[in-house]
Amino acid sequence: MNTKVTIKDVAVRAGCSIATVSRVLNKSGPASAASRERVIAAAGDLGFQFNELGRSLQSQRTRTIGVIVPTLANPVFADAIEGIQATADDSGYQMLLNCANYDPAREEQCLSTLLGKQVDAVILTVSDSATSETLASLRGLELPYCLIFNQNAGDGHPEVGVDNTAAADIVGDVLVTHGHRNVAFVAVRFATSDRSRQRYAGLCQAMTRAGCAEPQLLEVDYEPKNLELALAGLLAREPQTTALFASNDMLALACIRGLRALGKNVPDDISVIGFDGISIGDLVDPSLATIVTPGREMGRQAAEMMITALETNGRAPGDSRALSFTFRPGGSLAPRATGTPTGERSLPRRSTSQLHLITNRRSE
Amino acid sequence: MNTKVTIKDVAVRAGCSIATVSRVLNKSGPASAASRERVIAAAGDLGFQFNELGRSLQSQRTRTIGVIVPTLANPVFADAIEGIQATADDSGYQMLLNCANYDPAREEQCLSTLLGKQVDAVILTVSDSATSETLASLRGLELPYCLIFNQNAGDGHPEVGVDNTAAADIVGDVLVTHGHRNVAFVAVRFATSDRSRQRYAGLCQAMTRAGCAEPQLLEVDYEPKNLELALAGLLAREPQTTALFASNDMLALACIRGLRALGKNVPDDISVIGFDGISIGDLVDPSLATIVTPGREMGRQAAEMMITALETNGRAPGDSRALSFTFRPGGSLAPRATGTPTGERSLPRRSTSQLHLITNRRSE
DNA sequence: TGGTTGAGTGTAAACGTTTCCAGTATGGTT
DNA sequence: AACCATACTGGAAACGTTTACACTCAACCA
Repeated sequence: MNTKVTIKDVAVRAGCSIATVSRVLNKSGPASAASRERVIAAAGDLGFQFNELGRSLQSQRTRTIGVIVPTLANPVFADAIEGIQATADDSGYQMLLNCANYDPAREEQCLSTLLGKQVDAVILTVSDSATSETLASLRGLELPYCLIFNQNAGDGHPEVGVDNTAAADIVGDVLVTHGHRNVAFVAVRFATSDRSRQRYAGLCQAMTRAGCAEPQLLEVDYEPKNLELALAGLLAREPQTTALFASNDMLALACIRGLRALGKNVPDDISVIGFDGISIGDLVDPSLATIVTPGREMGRQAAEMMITALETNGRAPGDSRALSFTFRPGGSLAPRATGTPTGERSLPRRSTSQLHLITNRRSE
Repeated sequence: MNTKVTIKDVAVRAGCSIATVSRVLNKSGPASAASRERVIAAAGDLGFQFNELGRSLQSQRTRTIGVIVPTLANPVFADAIEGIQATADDSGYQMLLNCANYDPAREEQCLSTLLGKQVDAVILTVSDSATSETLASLRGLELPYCLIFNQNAGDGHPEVGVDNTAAADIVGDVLVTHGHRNVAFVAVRFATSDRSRQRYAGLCQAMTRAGCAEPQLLEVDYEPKNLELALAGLLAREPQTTALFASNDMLALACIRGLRALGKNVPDDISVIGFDGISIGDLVDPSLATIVTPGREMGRQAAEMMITALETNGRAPGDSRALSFTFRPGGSLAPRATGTPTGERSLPRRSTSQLHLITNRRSE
């Protein structure tokens, strides 16, 4: 129905030139009341809709923001995407989405496709911001762009994120406060995620500051059997371990399940803390102690930043924004069970959830 | 760097016409070895990349698939999106994503934007397929489109999905087999989700067939306090209720949490079954008994269907595909606790997870 | 040798817009 | 009566491509 009807068809039906149609429909120039009326009627009758390809080609802007994220499987990215989508939408922008699957080569390829489609701006999360070719080429373009989730990417890239190191440092403090002195950091894709590494660094910093042993590093994958084996190995090698810090919430939940399969109780035998603050963490039992990061808000702010850069045409100065995060206590964290032998249940530890929130200062 | 360099710039540098450049770079026509070489060198030096706007305008195809889903917050949609993305990507297609937030008006608006951008096909999930204006207008277009998640949308719309009614019927059977005769269906957005209604219908069908009471219908929202109140109300009104069937997994998890807050134990006091089969359901304790639907696969197949329709140019006959689903047992479902008073723990019910899988026949 | 082939090439039209520019009225001044 | 704004309008160029068509030139064949 509305397909194939162009401005030319409207012009014919309205008995005027395409220039007039354009002026009327865009309110971009003078038109007599009579033509205005005829044009609007004709457009209505025909179900005319602008072909944005022609418009974009001419105007040199597509009102489209390209987005590259590692995956949608982790709800934290889905949150951010929704934030971008909603904000973009409010300003009449569209979103072109690509998942790069934690693969730098795919990241580059995604960027290239997005550029081919002439997106007006790019919002992205890369595996490793320090070595990212994608990021490097983005810097050379005149195109507004912005990292999300990555932080302290270096080179002054515009970014909207939380300070992973500081957040993990707080996790370390919390663990120490709860009496944990032998902890392990569990990560997927440690080698290819700068965020993972920053979190490990923050944890190490806090633990060594407190005079504890350097946390163990355990790299795993999501495959339940493998994860279970890895955890069993860790507990055999380092039996004094009383707490796990997982590089993200999904992994934390998987660890809790794996520990359960090994006959370990969380938090009585071992505590677990996650990172991200996905909403599901609050639904499960034990609820997940974690760092809550504002995923949706990050998307929102990144999109906002891109759009203002585009609308004001003022080159967005790399005005990165560090968003605040929160430590959310949860049933998966308990004080170190001093002397309670594995297998015996200690008293209910619900008291843990009364722990006061620890929030970093809002940088702004 | 690569920005602003057009085929014309390449032509100048290679000392030939743009037609030759196009022919060389697209391998779409003859060219002497010498020009071929010069063109490729020039393109490389300049970092040339095709402007897809010009290409699409001329070729009348954008290699872009528009997608409309209600939300990304439910992982089942995120799965499908990933499936679409991956498949599209393999064939050189892009994805333009919109979230309509369960709002039919937004659905229409999203479609209109997608059409403006000249997408080659549309994949979508609508709130209510029977009354959807969006779907109606799509039918009138010559554009390939396909529903996902919606099934039996009527009017012979192409669709890739599972039979919600049949799946819910199986849930009913399972509940009956476990001795539950008084169950309730808990839904969000019952009025605006045909899938919710189909699931309720399937449950009713199985329960009444077994001579049980018509299941209670409880419409709720995700707000924890509200949900808790609604559940408390239900249990007060219908104290004989021994099982809940939630319209989706996220809601099922929220219900379990709400019940816990009310001092009820799942599954000892009351059983809970979900729908979707999101992976998190398998991580939590108790694990979630649910219908597993192949979200990613639905996305994959829908994308595949669209792409073949486009490539073969053969109008895709409304060849809908009904995908198979599985009932996954889980710790959230136990036989009706006959006589066990609330509060006292009955024996561990781990045996439940030994229940054999119930699968529907794979259609196709 | 004249004709036919065929490979290689460039010109120009087309895709759907926006917008500059130059027209044509119309009306209001001098 | 001649003038000049002013309001409206249409032609045409431009955005970056693809591709039909026409052209040139060499090689081949009768």
